Amino acid sequence: MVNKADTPVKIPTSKKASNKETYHHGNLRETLIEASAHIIKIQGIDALSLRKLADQVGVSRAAPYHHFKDKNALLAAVAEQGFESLGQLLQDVINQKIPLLERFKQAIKGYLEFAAEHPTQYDLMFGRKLWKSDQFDHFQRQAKDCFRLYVQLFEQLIKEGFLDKNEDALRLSQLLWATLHGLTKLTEEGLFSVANNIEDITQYAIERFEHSFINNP
Amino acid sequence: MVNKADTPVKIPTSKKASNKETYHHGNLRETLIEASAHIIKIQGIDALSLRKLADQVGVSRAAPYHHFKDKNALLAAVAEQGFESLGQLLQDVINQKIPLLERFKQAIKGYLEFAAEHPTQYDLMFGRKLWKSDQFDHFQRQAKDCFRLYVQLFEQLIKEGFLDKNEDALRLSQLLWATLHGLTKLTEEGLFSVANNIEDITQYAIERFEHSFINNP
DNA sequence: AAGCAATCTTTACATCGTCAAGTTGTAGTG
DNA sequence: CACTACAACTTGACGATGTAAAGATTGCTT
Repeated sequence: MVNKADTPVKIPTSKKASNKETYHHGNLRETLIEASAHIIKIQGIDALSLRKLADQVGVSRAAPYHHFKDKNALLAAVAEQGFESLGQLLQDVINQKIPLLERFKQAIKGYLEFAAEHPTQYDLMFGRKLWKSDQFDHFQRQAKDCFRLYVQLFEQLIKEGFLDKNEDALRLSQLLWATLHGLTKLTEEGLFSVANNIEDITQYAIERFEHSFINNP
Repeated sequence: MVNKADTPVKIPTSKKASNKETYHHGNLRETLIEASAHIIKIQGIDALSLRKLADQVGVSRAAPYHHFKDKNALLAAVAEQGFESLGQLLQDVINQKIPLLERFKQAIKGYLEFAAEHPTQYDLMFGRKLWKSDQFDHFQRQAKDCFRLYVQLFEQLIKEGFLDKNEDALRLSQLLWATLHGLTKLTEEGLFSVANNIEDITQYAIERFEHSFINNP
């Protein structure tokens, strides 16, 4: 509904080409990723066409194919960047010097907020067929690193007695992640007609997790 | 991508014009929906092109536009059919004469199994922009009817004392649905490298829900 | 300086969604 | 029954898209 940025659709920074028109762009690959991410954020995934992208960046239509096998590969790169951001965010949360339980809650809140703030990029990170393909190793590793942070969190919760010893950290992580993912997608798509305020839902989810996962202290 | 296969899309026997080649197809609308669902199931969503579809059904490429505003409208119709199936399934589960808690569990199991058995159609039911658009009233109503069944289930659980009186059936439904949705999508996309056996995950999810939602019997 | 590989361009093609205008069958009115 | 209006369908065309092939330009390595 609300455009995240008031910035017009104009694509900025064709930095190198701005002052000097070189045959070789210089760092086309990164420029493509950035421009793609920008377009996707502002106009949505469907609005991204390789031709327009090439135009806006200032290269020919075929140029991107020297850096990405096909459109999907480009999308995977953008998605990978998303997982990097998310991973960094979670890492920061976990490294805070606050009680474990608080870190747990903030890891939940952080995830949901990230997804709410970058809906189109989040869409890209999941939901495309980027996952089953075996040609995106790097992308997948980046994503699983993210997941592992939650597993570690649960392992700590078990170790410190917030959860029973016989609980399965991996399974719990899967379930938690699934819930966060589901909440994100269903909310984003407007399926929750009532109380689709993301903050409320986040708050409720956190309370629920605490109530259902954690032994009372 | 080349071999979309001449797999004969079975054209359902319409009461009229089953074998006869008429200028007017007779019930093109339904035929299109069924053929689309078939193609989507077998070859995936991306393989569905209106032109090929028209070919296989035996009409010209523009014919579908007399029954659907655009491709999205067709997809919405297919998705709606999916929600009908799911709703029927859940309805049947709920109408069974078995203990309430058992119905609850089977409603969970049924959802996950439905999604696992019809992955591409499930993809269609969510994940397309079918939801935010205001032109698919009927589709959305069908879907929300589905959701309401879960709310009713939770209301009963509260009433019969399996849940505290002050629990919020709607919120719980949202959370449950989100979890089921997340499990479905993440599993389907192969994100759970470990133990991605759908039966195991289903079983674990059910146990978890029982443990976390339900007062001890 | 020479050459080779990386990078970029031009051209071309097949496919797709969709519209406009025309054609054919059907239903309903008199 | 004839006629008309409408619904269902067809043909043809347009613009957009992803991407393959082959040629041009540059810069790095030796």
